[in-house]
Amino acid sequence: MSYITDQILESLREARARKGFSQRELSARSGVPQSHISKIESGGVDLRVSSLVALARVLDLELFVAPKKSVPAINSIIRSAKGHDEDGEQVTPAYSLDGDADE
Amino acid sequence: MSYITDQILESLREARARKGFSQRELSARSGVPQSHISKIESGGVDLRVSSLVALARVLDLELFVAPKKSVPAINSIIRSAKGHDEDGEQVTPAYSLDGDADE
DNA sequence: TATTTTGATGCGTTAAAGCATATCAATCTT
DNA sequence: AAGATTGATATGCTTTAACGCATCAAAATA
Repeated sequence: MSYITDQILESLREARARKGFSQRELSARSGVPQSHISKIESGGVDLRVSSLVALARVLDLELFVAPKKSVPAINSIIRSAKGHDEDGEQVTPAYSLDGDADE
Repeated sequence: MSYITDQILESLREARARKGFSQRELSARSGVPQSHISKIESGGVDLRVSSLVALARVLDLELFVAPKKSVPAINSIIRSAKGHDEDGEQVTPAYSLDGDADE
């Protein structure tokens, strides 16, 4: 099935959707090829950490490790952060951007 | 230099040290070859998520993706969890175990 | 010293990364 | 309506680097 954690995969998919990015746009911003993003979101890829970090960064997410015992507390924080639609999620529309990738 | 996040790399090194595992022992428990662990901790490897998850699991760590804005709160949780030396970190000694890896 | 245990290195294999292209669904255009 | 065009995701293929094996040298132990 999927090599990647469900929590992570879900977060990636959901964050991209919330930002209204297409795979191509996320690709342009992160430097990760669109073809990869497709494979990654399909779940059948054991991606490398650098790819994950690159995607996360663009999606305003951060990757980290935490002690198992503090997982519940962390989850509740994440959950509550989700509810608060604090500031706009929708970023600058789409426009034609291309080519460039790396930060 | 290192592809992996400093936070993650540090956590891995520190967790292994705290448990008193050698690279070989961590290898036996996680299924990740010792040679990899060496390369990973040296920091010059862009490892795959599955490897990271396997290592984290054995070290009682969990891999996460969280919204950037909730990072400070999460860090404070992790910090406080560290202080509480709740139960023993030092696990069952060493012994010779091998083979097994995946969950 | 010999032995054991540690972390590092070399190298072949395999799958991710990256490129181009295909497919598919809407929306214009004639 | 058919055909073209645009924007989305998926698929094939080549290249590259992680993986995993064996092996190594150094440090600790007896």
